[in-house]
Amino acid sequence: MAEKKRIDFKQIESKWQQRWAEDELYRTADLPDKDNKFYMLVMFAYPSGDIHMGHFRNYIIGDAVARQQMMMGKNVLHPFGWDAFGLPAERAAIQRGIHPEEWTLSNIEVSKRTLQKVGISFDWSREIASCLPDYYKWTQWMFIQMFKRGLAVRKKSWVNWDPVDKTVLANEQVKDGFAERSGAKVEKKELVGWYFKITDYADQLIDDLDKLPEWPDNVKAMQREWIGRSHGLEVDFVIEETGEKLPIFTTRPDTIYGVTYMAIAPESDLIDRLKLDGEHAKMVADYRQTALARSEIDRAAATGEKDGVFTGKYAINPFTNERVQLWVADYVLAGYGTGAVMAVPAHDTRDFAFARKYKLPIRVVIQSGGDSVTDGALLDEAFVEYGPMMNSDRFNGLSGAEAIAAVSDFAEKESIGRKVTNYKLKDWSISRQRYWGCPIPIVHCEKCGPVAVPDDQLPVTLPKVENYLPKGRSPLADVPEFMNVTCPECGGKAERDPDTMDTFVCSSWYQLRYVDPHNEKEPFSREKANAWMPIDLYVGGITHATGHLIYFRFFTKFLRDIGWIDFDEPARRLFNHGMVMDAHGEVMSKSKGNVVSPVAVMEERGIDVARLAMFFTAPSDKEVMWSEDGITGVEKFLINKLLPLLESYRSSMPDLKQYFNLNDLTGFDRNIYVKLNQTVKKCSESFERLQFNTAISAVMELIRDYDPDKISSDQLNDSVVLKAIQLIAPLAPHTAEELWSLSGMDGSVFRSGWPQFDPDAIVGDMIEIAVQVNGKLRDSINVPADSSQDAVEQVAFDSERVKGHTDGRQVIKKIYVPGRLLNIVVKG
RNA sequence: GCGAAAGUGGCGGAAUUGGUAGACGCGCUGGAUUUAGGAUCCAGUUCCGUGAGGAGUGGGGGUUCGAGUCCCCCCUUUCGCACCA
Repeated sequence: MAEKKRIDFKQIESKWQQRWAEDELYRTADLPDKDNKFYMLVMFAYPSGDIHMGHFRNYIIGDAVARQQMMMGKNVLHPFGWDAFGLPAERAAIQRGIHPEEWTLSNIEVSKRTLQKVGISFDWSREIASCLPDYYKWTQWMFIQMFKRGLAVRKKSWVNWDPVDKTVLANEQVKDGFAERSGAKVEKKELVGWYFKITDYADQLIDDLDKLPEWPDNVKAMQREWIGRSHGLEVDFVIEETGEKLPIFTTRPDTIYGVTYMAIAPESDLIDRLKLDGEHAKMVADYRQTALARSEIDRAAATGEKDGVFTGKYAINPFTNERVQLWVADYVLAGYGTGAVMAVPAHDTRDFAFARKYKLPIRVVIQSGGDSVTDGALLDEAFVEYGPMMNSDRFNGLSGAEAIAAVSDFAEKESIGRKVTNYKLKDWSISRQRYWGCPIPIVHCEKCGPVAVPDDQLPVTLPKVENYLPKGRSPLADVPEFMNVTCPECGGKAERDPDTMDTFVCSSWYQLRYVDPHNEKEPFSREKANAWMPIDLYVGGITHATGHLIYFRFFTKFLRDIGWIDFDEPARRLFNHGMVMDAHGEVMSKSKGNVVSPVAVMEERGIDVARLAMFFTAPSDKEVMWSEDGITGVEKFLINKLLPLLESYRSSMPDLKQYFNLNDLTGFDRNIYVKLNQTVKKCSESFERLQFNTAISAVMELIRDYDPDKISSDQLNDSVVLKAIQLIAPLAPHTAEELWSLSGMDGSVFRSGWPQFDPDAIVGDMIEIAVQVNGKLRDSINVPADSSQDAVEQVAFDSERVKGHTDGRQVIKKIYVPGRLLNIVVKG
């Protein structure tokens, strides 16, 4: 009975994992040689207790790169840790009565054990967890640095309120008006909380994107869009009755003569100062109430009807001294610009719709070209493009950028306006009214106001509490022992800030803690940070494009400004891996019941098979549809091709750093040597692009062509075998290490060096040249690699198939691409 | 609506800078071996055509000796932002 080859994967896996741990293969030097370091980082992970396919893919990509860099002789930093604060722990506490800390730490244990079984080359001696006091002490320190420089501010503001989790959310945590985590419809609420003034860095955050050539364009585009910088003019309109200034922001100063009404956001406190009376007062009050009750999503619905109400008051356009009606309208956003707009119905689609609905005047001030409509009443839609100004006094005829500049300059000269830049980006709201987070290290004193907790009293540790049920205020507020303190400044009675920080604060600086994870005196050593940073390759999902990836750039710039680091971008290269879907292209989720566990696959087929299958299915940045079919090919390759390689090994102990002399090789030896070098070249390029699928296919081809019976040189035979093992090692580390060890080579394959190709041996003796006639392929000829163009042409013109297309016709031109093709251009 | 990316065999996907489209793998077909095989090996496999040959990278134009690759228009899909004045 023919026996199926059975490989004891588990034995090989555990043997090498143990050996690697004992030999501290992944242990990193404290201070690397700055020119020879590689910081490989995968994104901070929430310890949910299980490892799914997405994690698996993320980590094996990082692992392959880390191992290859290690082979290339780099000092590799490849750490891992846990983004361990957050709501799931609190939910578990509420539902099952387990303390969030206990729940989190036990999840970390489980996740860590699983990851260790996967054989990822993390340096576990640098593991960190953001929920532990030795870490969050420094998160608090970061907060205080911000506070001291006026970048952490407390203010009352309209916030996104999650009515399910009963906490504030950052804009980045709201998707289409719904809370990303809980799924609840987000409400608007006015609340006091802490903000990081990330808007102070808006320009740098946009401009420095140009310093990141190795970041994907889509991420950079998303960040630009998110920050949303726009240049324009702020114009001071005046409220007729009170004389109060009513500044508005516009990017279209060239339409200022077309203003026919003005509109204020319902949230604006300006309304309170209008001294409304009678009927208008009541209507406006009613309107504000209903508008504010509407959720963001209802208000933002692009198709939704715009509505509003007239205040009974008028504003004066400083350019024309004309009085226009002042409205309250919910299409005006309180949080952008000044919360009020000038309305130009003829040249803005929203204003047009609004004016039509409420029968407000429409005045054309921009010519739309040709026989343009100049009567607003006859317009079908707003003309929003640039064109020559008309009905605009001294500015008539100017258009586009020139017009905008002229109007803006005039406004500045007359002191009725100023050029300003506005951003969509808002200050980062970081207060959370929840328990399981990093306490805000601030004490509120009646006399001194908010005071930072002195450094020597950090960390402010989380107290134990009885009840985590969300009630809309932090559970810490109900712990008097925690809350009641004396003011560090005046010694008087004071209270702690009861809120905890957004977990994105914790993950904004973790990459720096890894360089010095056990430092008790500082968040990290500057020397180590400057040596290891920036991250050379940062791998994670695209989901963080406008959240974490902006925050951690912001922190980096801030720390540079206060002198802690000397670089201004945290990651040189960013790579977003594609999602893992099920075989039908559906997102894997527990509710759909289509989750395939990488652990189950590894248990059944072995870790290296699971890894190769994931790598081989698609390039790393593409979405993958995981199916059993994808495993078949690589499993056969590993079992039937890779593992038996040593059967033909001849123990000649070749020096792998030494090239052969191509001229000394003949016949098959020569061919396979060329193939070997082509493979090395192709693999190296594939690794650089993180396209491991093509690296695997290159090694498959090499082994397909490899035929030990035809190789005469023992050293060459063994070089092919050993280099194939080296090339596949970052992708299938356990198998490769096993083979390497069985070959009798010294030490770990991961210390053996990455193969270099012999530049003299990537072209074979005979090359195939494509012969085209008028650009169409007619024949393919084999010629010696060193053939001259004349020699190639001679063979080409001898070809019957070529003759059939050239005979009797005049050759006009011959294009020869050396080593590739000959194109004969004929006429007639 | 705005912005970005992508459309290649039955399928996953190859093809740095324009230079033999379909590497590698799955699947399928035929054969070998075998008591048998869901094992292994060999051969074939873009489509049309018996063939010579022709067509072919979402569709249509263009640049070029030559286009999957560059330019223009259109279609489709995915993602992001969505009243940002």
